Amino acid sequence: MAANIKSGLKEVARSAGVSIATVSRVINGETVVKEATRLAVNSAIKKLGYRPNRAAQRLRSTHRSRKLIGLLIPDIQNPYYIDIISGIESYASAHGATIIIGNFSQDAQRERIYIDTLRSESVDGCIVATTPRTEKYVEGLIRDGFPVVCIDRGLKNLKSDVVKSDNETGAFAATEHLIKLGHKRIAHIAGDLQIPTSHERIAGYKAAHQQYKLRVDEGLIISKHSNYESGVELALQVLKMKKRPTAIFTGNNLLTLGVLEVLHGHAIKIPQEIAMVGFDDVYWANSLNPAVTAVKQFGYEIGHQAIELLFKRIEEPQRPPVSHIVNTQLMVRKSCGTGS
Amino acid sequence: MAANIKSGLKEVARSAGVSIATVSRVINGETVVKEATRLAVNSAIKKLGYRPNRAAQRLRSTHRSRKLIGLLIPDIQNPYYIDIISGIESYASAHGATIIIGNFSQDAQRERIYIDTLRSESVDGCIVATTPRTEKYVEGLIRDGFPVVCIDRGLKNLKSDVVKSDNETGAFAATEHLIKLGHKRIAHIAGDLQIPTSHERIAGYKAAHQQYKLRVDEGLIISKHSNYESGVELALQVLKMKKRPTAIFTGNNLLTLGVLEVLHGHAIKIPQEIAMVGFDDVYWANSLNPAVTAVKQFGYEIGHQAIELLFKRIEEPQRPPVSHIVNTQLMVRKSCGTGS
DNA sequence: CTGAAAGCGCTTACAG
DNA sequence: CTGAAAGCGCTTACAG
Repeated sequence: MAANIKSGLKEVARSAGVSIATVSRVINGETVVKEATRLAVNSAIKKLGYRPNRAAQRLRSTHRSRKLIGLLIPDIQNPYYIDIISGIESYASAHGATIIIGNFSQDAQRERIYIDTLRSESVDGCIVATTPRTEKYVEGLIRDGFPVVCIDRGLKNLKSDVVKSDNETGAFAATEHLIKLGHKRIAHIAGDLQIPTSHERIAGYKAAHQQYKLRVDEGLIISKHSNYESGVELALQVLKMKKRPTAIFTGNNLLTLGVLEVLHGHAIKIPQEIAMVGFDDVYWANSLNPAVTAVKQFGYEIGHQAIELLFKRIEEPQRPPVSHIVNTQLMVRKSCGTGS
Repeated sequence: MAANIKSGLKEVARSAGVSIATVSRVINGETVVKEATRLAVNSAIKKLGYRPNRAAQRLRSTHRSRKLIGLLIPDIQNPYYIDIISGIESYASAHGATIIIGNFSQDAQRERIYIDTLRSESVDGCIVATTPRTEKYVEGLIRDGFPVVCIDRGLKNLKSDVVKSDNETGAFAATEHLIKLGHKRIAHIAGDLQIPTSHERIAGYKAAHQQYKLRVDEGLIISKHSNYESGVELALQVLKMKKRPTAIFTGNNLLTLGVLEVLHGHAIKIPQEIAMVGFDDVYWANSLNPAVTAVKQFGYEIGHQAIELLFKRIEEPQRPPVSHIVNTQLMVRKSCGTGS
């Protein structure tokens, strides 16, 4: 228990009266080792407070373990990604794995640099929410034998494991909810059009219109970036529309928050003057006033499934890639009113 | 630019017509190398797309570099810590450093395990927001020569660099604001009393009362944990008080959000029926309704300063420890009304 | 079932 | 200014 002065394999071996090879075998749980030997080694390990040097392990071992996992995250300020990270992290920590976090803040160059870093660190695998612009770097990672699981979207030229929400269905449900409440002019403040999920959500929005025989007014679909500032800017744009929409469907968390700032700032009553549904839920949705109706993505679950798939791939690199499409759930609260 | 099949020092050396020692020197920016040699090596590096193996570097080098930084964070779901992580991460990424994240979710055992992991990974240094219960493990880290910077609070038995907010002054300002608005019964929903910052904030709350000759009613200071659920639970408790307070001062982010859920749920008008100030600000404070008045901690700045101090300590391990006390700022918005 | 030895990809005295 | 060689702390065939 007491922290000890640097003790390595050598010290443990000496203390247990075996060779370092045997100690190594015990550490790696090889079953060949005789029970009595194993016990002796383990007690020496405990006695000396020995901790393997992971850099040395990583350098020497021939096959990947599950010790170091790299994360490539577009925006750590987005609560959705925090949920994902939480899901990954709790599973990782329960399995003794460590996480390297690469938050590239939607910056392609930083993303590239992080991919290089993950290589340099010899991570055992990565979980990435990549953007189309850096796709080929992620593909390179896979070609070079790194286990990779994609979040939010797959790759273009390569099959890979992917875990994502059913964006179209989620957006459909949100839009349908508004339509059933009688709304006919529903603005959609979409996320960055460079991001594929934005298009899937737009598709859901349109599909709902078609289903209910409502014409889609393309002028009602506006977008810029996927951040808070764009939410503010685009909400202002909605308010200036000649024929003001009676409802807004926002494409993500940050946009929702930005829109709320504008609506509250203009003292616009929600839902009486404008109803709202947002994509992405937050644990404090009830702290908003009114509590906002939202399409919940199960970020924690997505993260959890992603790392589970990653571990499986590390064990079995040739396993055929799978796609997990996680359902969303419409959380009906107060921002749309309570009935048609 | 194209990703290449594993190229190591050896390949670069061969391509540049020098020894691997020279290549290593170029990589490490040693100034002894002749200009012409350096150029040749660098072009070989670029040509082969060489990336140093960090595990090998870490294993071999005698002094700490700034490549791998460990983070010990109590709760990644708390926006304050996200800000801190952002500040650390952006600085790290700009300096080619990688970050290992250890989110222990307020769990002492997980914190201890993470500390061990950071040792195992041979991190170059750590930034830790530790709890009193695991203090001795962090102290062990320092004794064993790991550069450590503390956030939020220092250590008991050991001097170390520390970066933290001026909690007492911040809490004083929040309370004073309410008092000046005429409030005499101000409840304080404090964070977990095991956490020292909670006490500092309580002290500020009390100091403001004394300054303005108001008796402190200890029954008005309630606490449990520092999370959302406690915010909910304690707000309910406030509502049940025989003589209901006219204002609430919450001890952190999560508590604020929990309290808001309750107040909105009970349709209690803020600030007319109950005024509110929270410790900790969020970038979406204006998305709340009413926009909440809050004591802003400069989390991003704190993170930034912490990693800067850490890098300095790595360079100069014997430098005497310093404390950076970062000012807070009262962000006056709408949750207290607009004047006495 | 266990040990001696080679070697992972680097860095660093030590010579020259 | 540069190279040959030792070695960081491990893992892994290869013998036995």
